[in-house]
Amino acid sequence: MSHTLGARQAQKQKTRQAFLDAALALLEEQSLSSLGLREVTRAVGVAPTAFYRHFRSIPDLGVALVDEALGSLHPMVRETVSTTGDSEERISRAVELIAHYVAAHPSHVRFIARERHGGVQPVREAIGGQLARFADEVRVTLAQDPGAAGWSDDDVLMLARLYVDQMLISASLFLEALERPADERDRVARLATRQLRLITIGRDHWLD
Amino acid sequence: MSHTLGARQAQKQKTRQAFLDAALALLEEQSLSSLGLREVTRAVGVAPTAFYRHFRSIPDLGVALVDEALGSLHPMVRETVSTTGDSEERISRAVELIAHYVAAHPSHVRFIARERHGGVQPVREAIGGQLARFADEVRVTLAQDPGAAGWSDDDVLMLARLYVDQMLISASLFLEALERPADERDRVARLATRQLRLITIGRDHWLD
DNA sequence: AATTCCAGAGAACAGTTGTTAACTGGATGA
DNA sequence: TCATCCAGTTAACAACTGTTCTCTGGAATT
Repeated sequence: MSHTLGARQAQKQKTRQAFLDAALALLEEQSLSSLGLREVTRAVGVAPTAFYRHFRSIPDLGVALVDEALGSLHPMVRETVSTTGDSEERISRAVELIAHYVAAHPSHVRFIARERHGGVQPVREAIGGQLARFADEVRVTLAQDPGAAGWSDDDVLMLARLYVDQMLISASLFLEALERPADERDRVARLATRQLRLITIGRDHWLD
Repeated sequence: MSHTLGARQAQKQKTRQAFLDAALALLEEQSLSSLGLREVTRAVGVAPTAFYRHFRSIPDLGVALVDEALGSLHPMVRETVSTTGDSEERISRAVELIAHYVAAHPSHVRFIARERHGGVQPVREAIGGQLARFADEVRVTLAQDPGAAGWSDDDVLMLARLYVDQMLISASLFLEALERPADERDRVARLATRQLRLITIGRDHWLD
């Protein structure tokens, strides 16, 4: 088992994290395809060549950022969508999860929204892969719900994708509302709630 | 009235269009915030300084591209969403509109998807403004529909935004499917159709 | 026919970029 | 204790960037 790392490895991970943090901060106001290697090392306070000790390239760093941003979110999503509670309760759980995550990690959310369709292929693919995982996790959870009786597998996945996409749209709206008066955030929360509610109503009558 | 332009103005507009075309082609594989002025002029085949005769800056060119990509789409959307035909008919009209537009102007669609959350503020704002216009146009059309009786204005706008966002998601999926076997495009079309159908079912039972 | 206008060219500027190679010095393991 | 390792440094490279000022030659105006 991996016990406590030597002082050597510990320092390396610390520097690596500094790279990720600095890059994320710089990406608040530009996109990954314009982020320079020297720009990042300058922000960290190390020599340009130190970069290569941690990442092969800027796209490589971007992929690491995708994991940092979305990797820890899977258990939270599974728990939030789980079948405990009625649908209205699950909707408000979901909206609150998004609101809190955006408030706690705004620059990660911005990064994902920006690079999902951004100019760097490996990063687009990493994000696409993570979102597909989310959709599949939601699909599995939905399939366990008694309301999914009589649904085709394909339709359950269709619904799961709809939910996931809706989450992302709401996250992006919360992000825009972050640097604005608090009542703006409430409006976004109410909008997101009603949209999820409408989708859920459509789900309830899908088999009519 | 603006009659036929002199040979002078005509040539200028031609060069301007060459800038827009070249930029759009370059933006297939990078994002606007990394697009260089010299890169564009090199692709057009003119001196770097010629750029300033047409645009103040690269973001300025980006805003022009937003208008080119979305400006002509408003009448089409209005016609497609209009209240003629039953809802199933309107859904297939909408899906076909998107499929055709993506097939006819793939790089414009890619540009919008990429820069909607991209690193260049004026361009983000221009896209946001156009999307808000679409949502409002859909809202007005929906409000005319008898099915909207008893709906609050806010809820109609909520639904309109849901439709517009859904259009964009579908457009992005069509784009990914473009360079793939034809049956992939059919799958996207069927997915988009079913998602719109589910939303419409939710709409029909909203007031229950 | 003479004058004004202006899209585009040309040259030069100080800064920036990614990548290479060879190095230093403290932690690591024998 | 001594040899090895390796995160980070230093120096140098050719190539590129946006922006300035000055100039040119054909179209537009008088």
